[in-house]
Amino acid sequence: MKNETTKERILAEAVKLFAKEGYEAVSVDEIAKAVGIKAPSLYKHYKNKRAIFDSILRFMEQRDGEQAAACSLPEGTAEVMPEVYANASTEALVAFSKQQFRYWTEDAFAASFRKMLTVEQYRSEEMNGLYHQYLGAGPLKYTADLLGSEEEALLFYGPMYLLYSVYDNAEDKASVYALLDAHLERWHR
Amino acid sequence: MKNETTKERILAEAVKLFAKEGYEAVSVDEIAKAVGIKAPSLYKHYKNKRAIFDSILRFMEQRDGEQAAACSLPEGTAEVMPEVYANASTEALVAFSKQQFRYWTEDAFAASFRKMLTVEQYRSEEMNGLYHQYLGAGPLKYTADLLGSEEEALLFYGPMYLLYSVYDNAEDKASVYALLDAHLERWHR
DNA sequence: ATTATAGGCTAATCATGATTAGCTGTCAAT
DNA sequence: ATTGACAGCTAATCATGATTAGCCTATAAT
Repeated sequence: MKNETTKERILAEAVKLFAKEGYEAVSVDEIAKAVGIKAPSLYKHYKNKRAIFDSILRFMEQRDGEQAAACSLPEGTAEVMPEVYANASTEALVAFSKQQFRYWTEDAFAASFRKMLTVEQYRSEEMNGLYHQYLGAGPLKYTADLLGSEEEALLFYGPMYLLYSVYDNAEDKASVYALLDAHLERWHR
Repeated sequence: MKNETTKERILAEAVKLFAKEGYEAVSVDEIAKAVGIKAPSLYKHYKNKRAIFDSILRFMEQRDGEQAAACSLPEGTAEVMPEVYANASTEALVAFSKQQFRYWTEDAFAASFRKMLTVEQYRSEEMNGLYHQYLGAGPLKYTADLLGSEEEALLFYGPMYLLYSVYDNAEDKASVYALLDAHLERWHR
Protein backbone atom coordinates (compact mmCIF):
# COMPACT_ATOMS: atom_id res chain seq x y z
CA MET A 1 0.00 0.00 0.00
CA LYS A 2 1.25 3.42 -0.98
CA ASN A 3 0.67 6.67 0.76
CA GLU A 4 -2.47 6.86 -1.37
CA THR A 5 -4.19 3.79 -2.69
CA THR A 6 -5.24 3.49 -6.33
CA LYS A 7 -8.86 3.50 -5.30
CA GLU A 8 -8.33 6.85 -3.62
CA ARG A 9 -6.35 8.23 -6.54
CA ILE A 10 -9.24 7.39 -8.82
CA LEU A 11 -11.60 9.35 -6.60
CA ALA A 12 -9.24 12.30 -6.47
CA GLU A 13 -8.70 12.43 -10.23
CA ALA A 14 -12.33 11.78 -11.03
CA VAL A 15 -13.63 14.62 -8.89
CA LYS A 16 -11.16 16.98 -10.57
CA LEU A 17 -12.35 15.92 -14.00
CA PHE A 18 -16.04 15.95 -13.09
CA ALA A 19 -15.55 19.47 -11.73
CA LYS A 20 -14.02 20.68 -14.96
CA GLU A 21 -16.09 18.87 -17.56
CA GLY A 22 -19.13 17.48 -15.83
CA TYR A 23 -19.89 13.84 -15.18
CA GLU A 24 -21.24 12.91 -18.60
CA ALA A 25 -18.46 14.64 -20.48
CA VAL A 26 -15.72 12.71 -18.70
CA SER A 27 -14.88 9.32 -20.14
CA VAL A 28 -13.73 6.40 -18.04
CA ASP A 29 -10.68 6.42 -20.23
CA GLU A 30 -9.91 9.99 -19.23
CA ILE A 31 -10.10 9.12 -15.56
CA ALA A 32 -7.92 6.07 -16.04
CA LYS A 33 -5.36 8.11 -17.95
CA ALA A 34 -5.24 10.70 -15.18
CA VAL A 35 -4.61 7.95 -12.66
CA GLY A 36 -2.03 6.31 -14.89
CA ILE A 37 -3.77 3.01 -15.58
CA LYS A 38 -5.92 1.61 -18.38
CA ALA A 39 -9.69 1.97 -18.36
CA PRO A 40 -10.55 -1.69 -17.72
CA SER A 41 -8.39 -1.66 -14.61
CA LEU A 42 -10.73 0.87 -13.09
CA TYR A 43 -13.34 -1.82 -12.85
CA LYS A 44 -11.19 -3.68 -10.36
CA HIS A 45 -11.91 -0.83 -7.96
CA TYR A 46 -15.37 0.40 -8.88
CA LYS A 47 -18.33 -1.39 -10.33
CA ASN A 48 -18.82 1.26 -12.98
CA LYS A 49 -18.51 4.95 -13.71
CA ARG A 50 -21.56 5.85 -11.69
CA ALA A 51 -20.10 4.08 -8.66
CA ILE A 52 -17.13 6.43 -8.78
CA PHE A 53 -19.45 9.38 -8.72
CA ASP A 54 -21.46 7.91 -5.87
CA SER A 55 -18.30 7.26 -3.90
CA ILE A 56 -17.36 10.89 -4.27
CA LEU A 57 -20.69 11.89 -2.80
CA ARG A 58 -20.43 9.43 0.07
CA PHE A 59 -16.85 10.39 0.78
CA MET A 60 -17.80 14.04 1.01
CA GLU A 61 -20.81 13.31 3.14
CA GLN A 62 -18.58 11.55 5.62
CA ARG A 63 -15.97 14.31 5.55
CA ASP A 64 -18.70 16.86 6.14
CA GLY A 65 -19.92 14.95 9.16
CA GLU A 66 -16.45 15.07 10.69
CA GLN A 67 -16.03 18.74 9.84
CA ALA A 68 -19.32 19.59 11.53
CA ALA A 69 -18.49 17.45 14.56
CA ALA A 70 -15.11 19.17 15.02
CA CYS A 71 -16.82 22.53 15.08
CA SER A 72 -18.56 24.30 17.93
CA LEU A 73 -21.54 25.55 15.99
CA PRO A 74 -24.87 23.86 16.60
CA GLU A 75 -26.32 21.44 14.08
CA GLY A 76 -29.98 21.20 13.20
CA THR A 77 -32.27 24.16 12.70
CA ALA A 78 -33.33 27.02 14.92
CA GLU A 79 -36.86 25.69 15.18
CA VAL A 80 -35.78 22.53 16.95
CA MET A 81 -33.28 24.07 19.30
CA PRO A 82 -33.91 27.78 19.80
CA GLU A 83 -32.05 28.05 23.11
CA VAL A 84 -28.82 26.81 21.55
CA TYR A 85 -29.11 29.37 18.80
CA ALA A 86 -29.76 32.20 21.19
CA ASN A 87 -26.37 31.52 22.76
CA ALA A 88 -24.34 31.18 19.61
CA SER A 89 -22.42 34.38 19.08
CA THR A 90 -21.90 36.26 15.87
CA GLU A 91 -18.21 35.88 16.56
CA ALA A 92 -18.60 32.16 16.22
CA LEU A 93 -20.43 32.57 12.92
CA VAL A 94 -17.62 34.70 11.58
CA ALA A 95 -14.98 32.22 12.65
CA PHE A 96 -16.96 29.33 11.27
CA SER A 97 -17.53 31.12 7.98
CA LYS A 98 -13.89 31.88 7.55
CA GLN A 99 -13.07 28.24 8.17
CA GLN A 100 -15.73 27.12 5.71
CA PHE A 101 -14.41 29.43 3.04
CA ARG A 102 -10.91 28.11 3.48
CA TYR A 103 -12.19 24.60 3.37
CA TRP A 104 -14.08 25.05 0.11
CA THR A 105 -11.18 26.83 -1.55
CA GLU A 106 -7.95 25.40 -0.14
CA ASP A 107 -8.83 21.78 0.33
CA ALA A 108 -8.25 20.32 -3.11
CA PHE A 109 -10.95 17.70 -2.88
CA ALA A 110 -13.51 20.07 -1.42
CA ALA A 111 -12.75 22.71 -4.04
CA SER A 112 -13.27 20.20 -6.84
CA PHE A 113 -16.38 18.88 -5.17
CA ARG A 114 -17.80 22.38 -4.92
CA LYS A 115 -17.24 22.94 -8.64
CA MET A 116 -18.67 19.54 -9.43
CA LEU A 117 -21.84 20.34 -7.53
CA THR A 118 -22.00 23.65 -9.34
CA VAL A 119 -21.92 22.07 -12.75
CA GLU A 120 -24.18 19.15 -11.86
CA GLN A 121 -26.77 21.07 -9.88
CA TYR A 122 -29.41 21.27 -12.61
CA ARG A 123 -29.21 17.66 -13.70
CA SER A 124 -31.37 16.11 -11.03
CA GLU A 125 -33.33 16.79 -7.89
CA GLU A 126 -30.67 15.01 -5.92
CA MET A 127 -27.82 17.15 -7.19
CA ASN A 128 -29.87 20.26 -6.79
CA GLY A 129 -30.50 19.27 -3.19
CA LEU A 130 -26.85 18.66 -2.47
CA TYR A 131 -25.77 21.87 -4.09
CA HIS A 132 -28.10 23.85 -1.92
CA GLN A 133 -27.36 21.88 1.18
CA TYR A 134 -23.63 22.52 0.90
CA LEU A 135 -23.41 25.87 -0.85
CA GLY A 136 -26.71 27.59 -1.50
CA ALA A 137 -29.87 27.75 0.52
CA GLY A 138 -28.33 25.60 3.27
CA PRO A 139 -25.65 27.97 4.53
CA LEU A 140 -27.99 30.87 3.87
CA LYS A 141 -30.73 29.47 6.04
CA TYR A 142 -28.21 28.50 8.67
CA THR A 143 -26.92 32.06 8.74
CA ALA A 144 -30.43 33.46 8.80
CA ASP A 145 -31.23 31.34 11.84
CA LEU A 146 -28.16 32.62 13.63
CA LEU A 147 -28.58 36.24 12.68
CA GLY A 148 -32.33 36.16 13.08
CA SER A 149 -32.91 37.89 9.76
CA GLU A 150 -33.07 36.66 6.23
CA GLU A 151 -31.96 39.99 4.85
CA GLU A 152 -28.97 40.12 7.16
CA ALA A 153 -28.12 36.58 6.16
CA LEU A 154 -28.17 37.59 2.52
CA LEU A 155 -25.84 40.44 3.30
CA PHE A 156 -23.54 38.14 5.23
CA TYR A 157 -23.47 35.08 3.03
CA GLY A 158 -24.09 36.61 -0.41
CA PRO A 159 -20.65 38.19 -0.60
CA MET A 160 -19.01 34.99 0.59
CA TYR A 161 -20.87 33.03 -2.03
CA LEU A 162 -19.73 35.44 -4.70
CA LEU A 163 -16.17 35.29 -3.44
CA TYR A 164 -15.98 31.57 -4.17
CA SER A 165 -16.43 32.46 -7.78
CA VAL A 166 -13.98 35.35 -7.58
CA TYR A 167 -11.47 33.13 -5.83
CA ASP A 168 -11.55 30.47 -8.49
CA ASN A 169 -10.45 32.99 -11.05
CA ALA A 170 -8.13 35.17 -9.06
CA GLU A 171 -4.47 35.28 -9.94
CA ASP A 172 -3.80 36.55 -6.44
CA LYS A 173 -5.68 34.32 -4.01
CA ALA A 174 -4.40 36.29 -1.02
CA SER A 175 -6.28 39.38 -2.13
CA VAL A 176 -9.50 37.40 -2.08
CA TYR A 177 -8.87 36.28 1.47
CA ALA A 178 -8.23 39.93 2.32
CA LEU A 179 -11.59 40.85 0.84
CA LEU A 180 -13.25 38.07 2.77
CA ASP A 181 -11.65 39.20 6.01
CA ALA A 182 -12.65 42.78 5.39
CA HIS A 183 -16.19 41.62 4.75
CA LEU A 184 -16.34 39.52 7.87
CA GLU A 185 -14.97 42.38 9.98
CA ARG A 186 -18.29 44.13 9.57
CA TRP A 187 -19.90 41.59 11.82
CA HIS A 188 -17.35 42.03 14.62
CA ARG A 189 -19.29 44.11 17.09
CA MET B 1 -42.95 30.96 -41.83
CA LYS B 2 -44.40 30.54 -38.38
CA ASN B 3 -44.34 32.88 -35.45
CA GLU B 4 -41.08 31.18 -34.60
CA THR B 5 -38.90 29.58 -37.20
CA THR B 6 -37.50 26.07 -36.76
CA LYS B 7 -34.02 27.46 -36.58
CA GLU B 8 -35.06 29.61 -33.65
CA ARG B 9 -36.90 26.75 -31.97
CA ILE B 10 -33.73 24.70 -32.13
CA LEU B 11 -31.83 27.45 -30.39
CA ALA B 12 -34.50 27.79 -27.73
CA GLU B 13 -34.71 24.08 -26.98
CA ALA B 14 -30.97 23.60 -27.15
CA VAL B 15 -30.19 26.29 -24.63
CA LYS B 16 -32.73 24.76 -22.26
CA LEU B 17 -31.12 21.36 -22.57
CA PHE B 18 -27.56 22.67 -22.37
CA ALA B 19 -28.55 24.51 -19.20
CA LYS B 20 -29.89 21.40 -17.58
CA GLU B 21 -27.40 18.77 -18.71
CA GLY B 22 -24.41 20.59 -20.09
CA TYR B 23 -23.32 20.71 -23.72
CA GLU B 24 -21.55 17.35 -23.90
CA ALA B 25 -24.32 15.47 -22.14
CA VAL B 26 -26.99 16.61 -24.59
CA SER B 27 -27.33 14.55 -27.76
CA VAL B 28 -28.33 16.00 -31.08
CA ASP B 29 -31.16 13.51 -30.94
CA GLU B 30 -32.41 14.99 -27.70
CA ILE B 31 -32.45 18.47 -29.18
CA ALA B 32 -34.23 17.25 -32.29
CA LYS B 33 -36.81 15.44 -30.20
CA ALA B 34 -37.47 18.56 -28.15
CA VAL B 35 -38.03 20.51 -31.34
CA GLY B 36 -40.20 17.78 -32.83
CA ILE B 37 -38.05 16.75 -35.77
CA LYS B 38 -35.50 14.01 -36.45
CA ALA B 39 -31.82 14.51 -35.75
CA PRO B 40 -30.62 14.65 -39.38
CA SER B 41 -33.06 17.46 -40.07
CA LEU B 42 -31.17 19.62 -37.63
CA TYR B 43 -28.31 19.69 -40.08
CA LYS B 44 -30.45 21.59 -42.54
CA HIS B 45 -30.29 24.48 -40.09
CA TYR B 46 -26.91 24.16 -38.40
CA LYS B 47 -23.63 22.78 -39.65
CA ASN B 48 -23.21 20.67 -36.53
CA LYS B 49 -23.84 20.52 -32.81
CA ARG B 50 -21.11 22.99 -32.00
CA ALA B 51 -22.64 25.51 -34.41
CA ILE B 52 -25.84 25.45 -32.35
CA PHE B 53 -23.87 26.24 -29.24
CA ASP B 54 -21.98 29.01 -30.99
CA SER B 55 -25.23 30.48 -32.27
CA ILE B 56 -26.53 30.62 -28.74
CA LEU B 57 -23.46 32.59 -27.71
CA ARG B 58 -23.72 34.96 -30.65
CA PHE B 59 -27.44 35.43 -30.14
CA MET B 60 -26.91 36.35 -26.53
CA GLU B 61 -24.05 38.65 -27.35
CA GLN B 62 -26.31 40.54 -29.72
CA ARG B 63 -29.18 40.62 -27.23
CA ASP B 64 -26.84 41.94 -24.60
CA GLY B 65 -25.68 44.71 -26.88
CA GLU B 66 -29.28 45.82 -27.35
CA GLN B 67 -30.02 45.55 -23.65
CA ALA B 68 -27.02 47.72 -22.82
CA ALA B 69 -27.90 50.23 -25.53
CA ALA B 70 -31.48 50.57 -24.24
CA CYS B 71 -30.17 51.39 -20.80
CA SER B 72 -28.91 54.65 -19.43
CA LEU B 73 -25.88 53.29 -17.61
CA PRO B 74 -22.47 53.95 -19.10
CA GLU B 75 -20.53 51.24 -20.88
CA GLY B 76 -16.80 50.73 -20.64
CA THR B 77 -14.79 50.95 -17.46
CA ALA B 78 -14.24 53.70 -14.93
CA GLU B 79 -10.64 54.15 -15.96
CA VAL B 80 -11.50 55.24 -19.46
CA MET B 81 -14.39 57.52 -18.60
CA PRO B 82 -14.21 58.73 -15.01
CA GLU B 83 -16.40 61.79 -15.52
CA VAL B 84 -19.30 59.69 -16.76
CA TYR B 85 -19.05 57.48 -13.71
CA ALA B 86 -18.99 60.41 -11.32
CA ASN B 87 -22.42 61.42 -12.62
CA ALA B 88 -24.10 58.07 -12.49
CA SER B 89 -26.28 57.92 -9.43
CA THR B 90 -26.68 55.04 -7.04
CA GLU B 91 -30.38 55.24 -7.86
CA ALA B 92 -29.54 54.34 -11.42
CA LEU B 93 -27.48 51.38 -10.26
CA VAL B 94 -30.37 50.11 -8.19
CA ALA B 95 -32.81 50.45 -11.04
CA PHE B 96 -30.40 48.83 -13.46
CA SER B 97 -29.74 45.96 -11.07
CA LYS B 98 -33.40 45.26 -10.59
CA GLN B 99 -33.85 45.17 -14.33
CA GLN B 100 -30.87 42.88 -14.75
CA PHE B 101 -32.19 40.50 -12.14
CA ARG B 102 -35.55 40.33 -13.82
CA TYR B 103 -33.86 39.80 -17.13
CA TRP B 104 -31.74 36.87 -15.94
CA THR B 105 -34.66 35.22 -14.18
CA GLU B 106 -37.84 36.00 -16.13
CA ASP B 107 -36.59 35.98 -19.67
CA ALA B 108 -36.68 32.30 -20.55
CA PHE B 109 -33.74 32.39 -22.92
CA ALA B 110 -31.60 34.49 -20.60
CA ALA B 111 -32.40 32.28 -17.62
CA SER B 112 -31.35 29.19 -19.55
CA PHE B 113 -28.28 30.94 -20.84
CA ARG B 114 -27.29 31.91 -17.32
CA LYS B 115 -27.55 28.30 -16.18
CA MET B 116 -25.69 27.12 -19.24
CA LEU B 117 -22.81 29.46 -18.49
CA THR B 118 -22.86 28.27 -14.92
CA VAL B 119 -22.44 24.65 -15.88
CA GLU B 120 -19.96 25.30 -18.68
CA GLN B 121 -17.80 27.84 -16.90
CA TYR B 122 -14.96 25.49 -15.98
CA ARG B 123 -14.66 23.80 -19.36
CA SER B 124 -12.60 26.40 -21.13
CA GLU B 125 -11.03 29.80 -20.82
CA GLU B 126 -13.64 31.15 -23.17
CA MET B 127 -16.59 29.93 -21.11
CA ASN B 128 -14.95 31.08 -17.94
CA GLY B 129 -14.54 34.49 -19.50
CA LEU B 130 -18.16 34.69 -20.57
CA TYR B 131 -19.42 33.52 -17.22
CA HIS B 132 -17.55 36.25 -15.45
CA GLN B 133 -18.35 38.88 -18.01
CA TYR B 134 -22.08 38.29 -17.67
CA LEU B 135 -22.51 37.10 -14.11
CA GLY B 136 -19.38 37.12 -11.99
CA ALA B 137 -16.46 39.47 -11.89
CA GLY B 138 -18.00 41.62 -14.64
CA PRO B 139 -21.02 42.97 -12.79
CA LEU B 140 -18.98 43.05 -9.59
CA LYS B 141 -16.32 45.24 -11.11
CA TYR B 142 -18.94 47.39 -12.76
CA THR B 143 -20.62 47.90 -9.42
CA ALA B 144 -17.31 48.59 -7.71
CA ASP B 145 -16.57 51.29 -10.26
CA LEU B 146 -19.91 52.93 -9.61
CA LEU B 147 -19.81 52.64 -5.85
CA GLY B 148 -16.13 53.44 -5.66
CA SER B 149 -15.41 50.54 -3.33
CA GLU B 150 -14.80 46.89 -3.89
CA GLU B 151 -16.14 45.97 -0.49
CA GLU B 152 -19.33 47.93 -1.05
CA ALA B 153 -19.69 46.27 -4.41
CA LEU B 154 -19.42 42.87 -2.78
CA LEU B 155 -22.11 43.86 -0.34
CA PHE B 156 -24.30 45.10 -3.15
CA TYR B 157 -23.83 42.44 -5.77
CA GLY B 158 -23.07 39.39 -3.61
CA PRO B 159 -26.62 39.08 -2.33
CA MET B 160 -28.01 39.52 -5.83
CA TYR B 161 -25.70 36.86 -7.12
CA LEU B 162 -26.85 34.50 -4.39
CA LEU B 163 -30.47 35.33 -5.08
CA TYR B 164 -30.19 33.97 -8.62
CA SER B 165 -29.52 30.64 -7.08
CA VAL B 166 -32.25 31.03 -4.51
CA TYR B 167 -34.66 32.09 -7.21
CA ASP B 168 -34.05 29.05 -9.35
CA ASN B 169 -35.18 26.84 -6.53
CA ALA B 170 -37.90 28.91 -4.97
CA GLU B 171 -41.45 27.66 -5.04
CA ASP B 172 -42.56 31.21 -4.47
CA LYS B 173 -40.69 33.43 -6.91
CA ALA B 174 -42.46 36.54 -5.63
CA SER B 175 -40.84 36.17 -2.22
CA VAL B 176 -37.44 36.26 -3.89
CA TYR B 177 -38.29 39.48 -5.66
CA ALA B 178 -39.40 40.82 -2.30
CA LEU B 179 -36.03 39.90 -0.82
CA LEU B 180 -34.27 41.53 -3.73
CA ASP B 181 -36.29 44.72 -3.35
CA ALA B 182 -35.61 44.81 0.36
CA HIS B 183 -31.93 44.38 -0.33
CA LEU B 184 -31.84 47.12 -2.94
CA GLU B 185 -33.71 49.50 -0.64
CA ARG B 186 -30.57 49.76 1.45
CA TRP B 187 -28.91 51.72 -1.28
CA HIS B 188 -31.71 54.24 -1.64
CA ARG B 189 -30.17 57.25 0.05
C1' DA C 1 -47.30 24.20 -65.56
C1' DT C 2 -42.42 23.93 -64.27
C1' DT C 3 -38.85 23.99 -61.38
C1' DA C 4 -35.74 25.00 -57.64
C1' DT C 5 -35.33 25.28 -52.88
C1' DA C 6 -36.21 24.42 -48.23
C1' DG C 7 -36.77 21.33 -44.88
C1' DG C 8 -38.18 16.77 -43.38
C1' DC C 9 -37.26 11.63 -43.42
C1' DT C 10 -34.92 6.88 -43.48
C1' DA C 11 -30.96 4.33 -43.79
C1' DA C 12 -26.19 4.17 -43.64
C1' DT C 13 -21.49 5.19 -41.63
C1' DC C 14 -18.00 5.69 -38.42
C1' DA C 15 -15.99 6.89 -34.02
C1' DT C 16 -16.21 6.89 -29.30
C1' DG C 17 -17.15 5.04 -24.88
C1' DA C 18 -18.69 1.79 -21.26
C1' DT C 19 -18.13 -2.59 -19.95
C1' DT C 20 -16.70 -7.65 -19.98
C1' DA C 21 -13.62 -11.70 -20.80
C1' DG C 22 -9.76 -13.73 -20.00
C1' DC C 23 -4.61 -13.61 -19.44
C1' DT C 24 -0.58 -12.43 -16.41
C1' DG C 25 2.59 -11.17 -12.81
C1' DT C 26 3.21 -10.15 -7.79
C1' DC C 27 3.14 -11.08 -3.19
C1' DA C 28 1.60 -12.64 1.23
C1' DA C 29 0.21 -16.58 3.65
C1' DT C 30 0.34 -21.61 3.64
C1' DA D 1 7.46 -24.17 -3.47
C1' DT D 2 2.49 -23.36 -3.95
C1' DT D 3 -1.54 -20.87 -4.17
C1' DG D 4 -5.07 -17.45 -4.32
C1' DA D 5 -6.43 -12.80 -4.34
C1' DC D 6 -5.26 -8.52 -6.24
C1' DA D 7 -4.54 -5.30 -9.74
C1' DG D 8 -2.91 -4.55 -14.29
C1' DC D 9 -3.27 -5.39 -19.39
C1' DT D 10 -5.07 -6.48 -24.27
C1' DA D 11 -8.70 -7.63 -27.08
C1' DA D 12 -13.39 -8.03 -27.70
C1' DT D 13 -18.36 -6.44 -27.44
C1' DC D 14 -22.19 -3.60 -27.84
C1' DA D 15 -24.71 0.71 -27.61
C1' DT D 16 -24.92 5.35 -28.43
C1' DG D 17 -24.18 9.47 -30.90
C1' DA D 18 -22.62 12.64 -34.60
C1' DT D 19 -22.80 13.15 -39.19
C1' DT D 20 -23.65 12.15 -44.28
C1' DA D 21 -26.19 10.38 -48.41
C1' DG D 22 -29.94 10.37 -50.88
C1' DC D 23 -34.99 10.55 -51.28
C1' DC D 24 -39.50 13.11 -51.06
C1' DT D 25 -42.88 16.93 -50.78
C1' DA D 26 -44.61 21.41 -50.50
C1' DT D 27 -44.34 25.81 -51.99
C1' DA D 28 -42.62 30.09 -54.01
C1' DA D 29 -40.86 32.10 -58.09
C1' DT D 30 -40.57 31.61 -63.21
